[in-house]
Amino acid sequence: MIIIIGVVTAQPNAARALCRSLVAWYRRNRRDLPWRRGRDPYRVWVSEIMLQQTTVRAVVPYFERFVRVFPSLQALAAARLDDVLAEWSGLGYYRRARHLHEAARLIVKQHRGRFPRRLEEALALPGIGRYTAGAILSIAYGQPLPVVDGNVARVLSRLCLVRGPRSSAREKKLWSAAADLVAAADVPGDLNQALMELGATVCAPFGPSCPKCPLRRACRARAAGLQERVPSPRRLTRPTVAVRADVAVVTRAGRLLLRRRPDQSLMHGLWEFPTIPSGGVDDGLRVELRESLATIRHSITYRRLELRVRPARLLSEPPRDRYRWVRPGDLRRLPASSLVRKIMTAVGARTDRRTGSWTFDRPLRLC
DNA sequence: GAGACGTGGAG
DNA sequence: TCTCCAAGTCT
Repeated sequence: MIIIIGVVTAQPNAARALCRSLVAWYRRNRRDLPWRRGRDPYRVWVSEIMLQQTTVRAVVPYFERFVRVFPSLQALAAARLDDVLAEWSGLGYYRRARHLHEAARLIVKQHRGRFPRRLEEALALPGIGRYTAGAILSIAYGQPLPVVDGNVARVLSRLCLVRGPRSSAREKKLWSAAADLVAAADVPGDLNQALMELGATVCAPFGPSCPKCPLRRACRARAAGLQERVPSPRRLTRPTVAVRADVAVVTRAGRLLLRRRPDQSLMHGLWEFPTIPSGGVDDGLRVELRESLATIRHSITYRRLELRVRPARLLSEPPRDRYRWVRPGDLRRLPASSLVRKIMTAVGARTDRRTGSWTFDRPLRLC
């Protein structure tokens, strides 16, 4: 039994032993993920940004496509923002893609195209906070910097029995514990990944598999029988709001009419099918009405967004700066939210899983 | 420090 | 159906 005091341990040898068993477990049990092949800082960086608040399962295909289209930091910096957003389409939190692109250009300008090694320089880049900086610098460069994400927070809360609701004091303890551990590791990047992997696969939020855990003998929560109750659940999320929107699918010569979302709106700059107010005109999509759009607000899941897709015809030509006609096959080259994919599916289009390109089995004749 | 920011899957 | 979440950052 290792005595855990305060943060991790007052005994450096015990901390080293803990690290060794954890990393050994990691090397035996880690999942084979595309960003774990090699330590290219660029690939580590892209993966860390994509994985923010996003499941591994969702990220894998996006990561593979993204690094195929933008194989290097230089390629990313040279790309147009719209092309970067297009590869991000459907992943959500599009600000991440904007930040990633902006940071790539800054790195080319200020760091000769190499991801910076100094913590302060990494933190100065847009989209990179304390967690992401620590992850990249430890995994790619082997620096002994701590990381605390949702997984690590859960593991350390249990290991060190850090109780209570989210607070700055609790955060401080967790970061301190993570720092103690990574300082005792032979390979900091592996230790950090081991903590995350453990949280993702063994030290689960509900029903942790304690018998499989390499830290089970040191875990204070388990010793106290509190592993199910630590950490305390986060506060209730905001209730969702049901929104109804009618979507106009306008076609001409086999092309679809898309509209670019305005600045300062959710998902600004992304392309979508025009929406029209529920109960709006039935005789076609009037250009005069296009400003009166249903707003898709955050915390509304699309399951609760009732979509009524209907054919519409244009009574006048829409302005070119914000509308365009797109061939279904070219849709994937435009930045669009997941809503576009849902609507395409609703009108009978199919997507090639690998290329992301859309086709219609039958000619598209909606109006 | 609370709230904004997307999405799809699990239970 | 509904709630909660999954490798956070920025304001």
